[in-house]
Amino acid sequence: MDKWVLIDGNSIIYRAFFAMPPLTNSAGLHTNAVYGFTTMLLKLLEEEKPTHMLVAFDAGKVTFRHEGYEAYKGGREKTPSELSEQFPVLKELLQAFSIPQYELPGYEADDIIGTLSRMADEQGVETVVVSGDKDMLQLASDHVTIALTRKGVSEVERYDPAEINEKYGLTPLQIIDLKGLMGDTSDNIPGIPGVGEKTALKLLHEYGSVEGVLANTAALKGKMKEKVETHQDSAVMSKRLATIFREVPLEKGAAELTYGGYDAHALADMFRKLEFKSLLERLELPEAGGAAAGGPAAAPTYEVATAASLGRSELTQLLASSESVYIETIGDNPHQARLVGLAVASGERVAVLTYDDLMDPALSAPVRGWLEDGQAPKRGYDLHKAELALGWLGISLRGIAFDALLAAYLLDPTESSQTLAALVQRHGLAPIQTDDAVYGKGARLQVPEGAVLANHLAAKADAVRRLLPLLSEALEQGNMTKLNDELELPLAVVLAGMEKQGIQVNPAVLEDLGAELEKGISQYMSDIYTHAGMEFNIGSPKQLGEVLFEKLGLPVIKKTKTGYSTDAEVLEKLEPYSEIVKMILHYRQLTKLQSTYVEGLLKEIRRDTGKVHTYYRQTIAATGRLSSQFPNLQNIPIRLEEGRRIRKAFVPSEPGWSILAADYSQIELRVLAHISGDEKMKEAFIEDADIHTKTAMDVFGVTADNVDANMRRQAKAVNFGIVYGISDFGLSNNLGITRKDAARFIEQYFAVFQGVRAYMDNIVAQARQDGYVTTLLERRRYLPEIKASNFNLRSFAERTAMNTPIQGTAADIIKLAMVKMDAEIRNRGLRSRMLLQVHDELVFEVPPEELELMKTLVPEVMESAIALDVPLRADVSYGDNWYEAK
DNA sequence: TAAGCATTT
DNA sequence: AGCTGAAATGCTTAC
Repeated sequence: MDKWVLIDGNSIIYRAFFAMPPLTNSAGLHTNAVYGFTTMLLKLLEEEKPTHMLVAFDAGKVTFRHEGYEAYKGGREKTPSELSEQFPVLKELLQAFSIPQYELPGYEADDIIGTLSRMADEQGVETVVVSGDKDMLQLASDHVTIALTRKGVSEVERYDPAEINEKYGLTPLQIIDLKGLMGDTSDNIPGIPGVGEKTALKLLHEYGSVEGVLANTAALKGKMKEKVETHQDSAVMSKRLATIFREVPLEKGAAELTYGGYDAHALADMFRKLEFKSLLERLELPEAGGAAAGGPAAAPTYEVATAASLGRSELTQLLASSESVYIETIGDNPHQARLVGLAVASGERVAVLTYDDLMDPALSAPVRGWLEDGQAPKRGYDLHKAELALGWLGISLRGIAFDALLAAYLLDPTESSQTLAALVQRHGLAPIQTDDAVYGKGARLQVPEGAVLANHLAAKADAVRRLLPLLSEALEQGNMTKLNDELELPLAVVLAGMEKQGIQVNPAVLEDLGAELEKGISQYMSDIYTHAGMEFNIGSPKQLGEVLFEKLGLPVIKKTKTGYSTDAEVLEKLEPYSEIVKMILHYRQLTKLQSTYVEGLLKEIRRDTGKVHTYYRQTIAATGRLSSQFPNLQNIPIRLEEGRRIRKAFVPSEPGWSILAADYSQIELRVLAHISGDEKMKEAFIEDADIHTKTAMDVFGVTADNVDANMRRQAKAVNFGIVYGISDFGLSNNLGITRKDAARFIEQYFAVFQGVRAYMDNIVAQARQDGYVTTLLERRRYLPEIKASNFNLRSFAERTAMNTPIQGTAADIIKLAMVKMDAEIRNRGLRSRMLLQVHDELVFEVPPEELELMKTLVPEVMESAIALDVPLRADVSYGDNWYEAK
């Protein structure tokens, strides 16, 4: 059976260019678009196994569409040179792939593809059209599916006529009418001004086509009628422009599209020239061939020795000269993880010890001694987790000197996979097996024994060893060596200490609260059933939606992808319509407390310690914040009194001690004042004024006495919005005012805080130029989508550019404070313990004789963690439990 | 496993 | 015309 794959070359290379971060080879040639294109091709070849292929390109500037409409594709920004220089490279690459390419003067790529897909239709050949352009949907048929690129380039979404109907309620041919009505700014196709996708769809569902709409203008009303009538001609012309021409006089027939696979050597040469190292490894070269400069990474060679096979003195020697260690645990929660074994690499030799070996004193004595020796440096992967797993077995891990996971996180905190196998691939090293492949997952998880396990652990220790110089060099290149060595690495050790310590939880408090909640929940449940006139599962958004919007007929405010939205925002708007709404909100509140905080927390209390031991993850949040799991102690309720009572269960672990909490006051706005240098905002903090009141005074132009609660509330919302990368839409939503008023409000704000405006403009420009933003301590976040043509993607990246330096610098600062506070406690020989971090707050347990000291020491350390142009302020409080420390 | 909802800073 | 405030985790339901 034949299978054709037709690729819209121009569309895909554009998509690839904007989707990929900037990339050049050492000759300075930009390669990102070609790279993206290549990954897409490889994936397509593998998935589709085409018998025929073609990449079509636009030829020249003028096409038949310009006849009669010269402005077609006018007003486009010139193709950036970084992209245009990649066109010839792409064509060369396609040759190396042996994929036919074609262009024809006077026609665009989509006309060529349209013509071929018509031929495919006539011959009944299964065909896939690959493009980033929605217009192509008009070509879909029983035989032809359209694969549109999504996010990035290598991911595509496939459409056949049924799926187009499902998504738009249109036939493929009606896609042309859709564009005729709504136009397309990128091609300068006007459509009917004021008619967007929503309106166009409505009209088409009603009248079927552009002609149908025009024949029925009489049935339209008001503004819409006016618009349609005045722009009739435009709609007709737009439809003509949007129609793909399917009768191009091609000089190529199907026979010339035959695809017989590529010559791996030719392709490898091309990849070497472009320096696509990871792709080079994916190529299966028939024989290794010239391992010339830049050739594929050779399989590493190392010797694997077991503890038993090595003599004690040999093992001791290997440890002394060790370059890397890999400590394997299985399980997500490191406090309960199973230690599988470890491997230590020195040069080409790797020693492996399984769990059983480690538990055998005769075999493991040298290794235990080495692990606990603070003078013996450990360079490994996720040593924070290893330290915890070992800790629960009574083995301490000291001398942590480098962590590949932490380094990888700093190099790109948004990377979705930071597994060792992924890192190895990312850095162009010979691949190692994934954990899933070796251990299986879920129900099929099974740790192998003997040589299979030993080889896997050895491969990982060797992989870490090979990664180390690459990661160190990359950190150096990114100015992050200091951040790594002096902040993140020491912090990992501090965190492990806090986690091992844990925080005491009084189960009786939770159980009492749980019993009380139970009563409330059953009461609300029966009231809700009565009101609804039926019993149903209130916890099911689907069933709840049916009851509220179908049975009770409440107005639908918002829809989700799958049905009616019933979130709190929606329910609050529905309150006036039925008493049931308030009950549901209460019910939700109580069940949340019950399941997540009462039952959830009780389950996490360890029998042996009576404590919960959270796990702070240092490599998750894109901004540099920590995250907390098992349980998450960074979202314990505080806003509402009912929930806040959960905090009464968090108590000191020793009688007579206190819980002491200190939190930074307005740290993010202080950071903003510093990095923007805004004089007005700096002044407010230097005077230690109430920032929201001060903002209200300046924005509304009134004196302090005349700032009422509402003005302050609005100012507060704007301050929050500023930190998050404000938009008038977001603010209007938040304050319940019109978008216009919100926009005016923001305008006034920026008129006062001109330095803030300048910062926001500059940081976005900088992100666009560099491709990334940084925090005060040089933490980095890449924002490739800042150049996206998709408005939503781009806007999101812009807000991220504004927010990340602020949120990330605040994260840097509290991390600094934690490392310093830990040192203070140790150096002063204090018994007080640091237990928790909640983004801008640190929580300690403190013996009575240290209370007075800690009340001043903690805020002092926090406030002096770093010197900014504005003072930092930390407020401290304490009590018999976390609730009282307010 | 994903979606929807709720919780925090 | 777009339809959007930043960063997280956990529970329940539905597929």
